[in-house]
Amino acid sequence: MAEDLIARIGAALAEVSPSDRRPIYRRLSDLLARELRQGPAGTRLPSERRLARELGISRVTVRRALDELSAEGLVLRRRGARSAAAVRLEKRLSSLTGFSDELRNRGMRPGQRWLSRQVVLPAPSEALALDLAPAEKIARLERVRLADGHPIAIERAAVPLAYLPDPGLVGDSLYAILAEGGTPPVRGAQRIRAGLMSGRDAELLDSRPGAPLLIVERRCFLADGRPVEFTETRYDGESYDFLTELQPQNGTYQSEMA
Amino acid sequence: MAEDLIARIGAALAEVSPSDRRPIYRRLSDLLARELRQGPAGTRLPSERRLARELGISRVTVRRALDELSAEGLVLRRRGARSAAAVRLEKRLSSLTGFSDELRNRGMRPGQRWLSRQVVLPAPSEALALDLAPAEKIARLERVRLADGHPIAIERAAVPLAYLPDPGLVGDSLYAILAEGGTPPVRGAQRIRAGLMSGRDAELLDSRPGAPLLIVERRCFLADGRPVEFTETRYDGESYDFLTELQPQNGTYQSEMA
DNA sequence: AGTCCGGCCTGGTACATACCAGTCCGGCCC
DNA sequence: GGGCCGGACTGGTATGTACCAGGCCGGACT
Repeated sequence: MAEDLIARIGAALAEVSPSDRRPIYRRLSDLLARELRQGPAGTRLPSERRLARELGISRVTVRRALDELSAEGLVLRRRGARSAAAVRLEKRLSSLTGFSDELRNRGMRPGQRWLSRQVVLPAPSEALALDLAPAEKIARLERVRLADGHPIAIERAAVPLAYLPDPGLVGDSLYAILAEGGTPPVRGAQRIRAGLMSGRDAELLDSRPGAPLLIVERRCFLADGRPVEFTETRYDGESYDFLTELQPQNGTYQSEMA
Repeated sequence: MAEDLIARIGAALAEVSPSDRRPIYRRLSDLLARELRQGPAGTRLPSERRLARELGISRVTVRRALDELSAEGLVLRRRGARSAAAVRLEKRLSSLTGFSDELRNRGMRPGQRWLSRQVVLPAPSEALALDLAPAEKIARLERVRLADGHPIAIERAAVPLAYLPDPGLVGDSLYAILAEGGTPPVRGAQRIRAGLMSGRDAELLDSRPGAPLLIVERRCFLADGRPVEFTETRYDGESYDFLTELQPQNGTYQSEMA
């Protein structure tokens, strides 16, 4: 068991490509993550000292890799006992994978249908969210998100024109365009609430007025704190949900039931 | 500025109480967190080397503290430039504060009304979620959560009897009881979806049938992976929402719009 | 005044060492 | 067989050092 794992990881570490800029600890944590995902929960890892010795790296570097895995919830660590594969949990809501990747993870085919991509005056909520000067225009992108050809969400994104002068340029990914323009979002915040479908919602989502909605408002920021995007997404509540994991904090479990 | 900050932190580190079991890095990160929360976003911290020198600790320890702050989204770090206070974001959904604390943060008074606390046979979903043997009973706790005296959520928790032999013992906090019994949950997962109120929901929540609900299912685990709790909470969708932040990962921003 | 470059400062990675707190397991005793 | 204890092993904390990649700022030059 442990011999096989160490041999596989050692071989993978030894044949790293020159274009791979990941530090050792990142490479090790990625390799260990793959192993952990393929094995049963509860599997014990080799000790830190053994990994360090047999892989020819420092124990501190091994610990750094395990710190990453622990932060991602993939290992459970306890002083005096070897680290073990954690019970496997779903992806964290706070680090949502791309919408398309998320659907693929669920075995579905992603798609989209553009409703509009235009330069407009902002709605009051958009102006407020984006800290806009009076009469400042925005790029607004509206589309229906599909899963296996079925509509599951209506998405409306607003971006200041300074960052997206031509909304027509956006293909699949707004973020790719923003990154190319040198203004990648680095942080964001979301509000999740429940609502009921309007007539328009129902029409676009092939549902009925009054059906449940999950409404997500998202605001994203540049590295210097300026808001770069404000998006509202209305998910068909009968077709979609969010999964998230709960992390211990400061050795104490924080919970709704405190 | 930096002199004041270093003096305050140095003084606080020097007068630590013997009962304080936190390691140095944790103490430093807690102290820095408090400073960062009280100052404007964008404020620059002293360099790692200066903090280490003037506080009389190792730079590696300083880095460890800053790693924690970075993971919590309180600082932005960039090679070659001093770390800065990040734009302040709301609490992470993945580390929900206690329900009561959350309400207090919103300036509301928390409360509750017990519907039942009893030993029962589990519903199929509960049996599945808790990996129960056939005919194994559970403790089930059902209550309405109040904010300023108004009902906002219906909560139904199921716990295997092995961990909670007497549900009547639960006052405000199920988790406190579990911790006292030596079986504290250390991890969990949640599913968030939208729904519509039933007649019973509407009656308990002073609303109307068909009104929107935010439904949260939570499953929590012991350190060894055994499930210890399965809870469904039905929030009045017109009174409550979730706030969450988005984190960069691996230097690349993950997003729904990828 | 504007631009460029070099030096210094900054954060990031990796290594090594020492020591402490906790866990596990085998051996011994009842 | 069961319980206890000690030793070996484990993870956790803290320190120090070396070096690299990137950013900032002041001085020189145009």
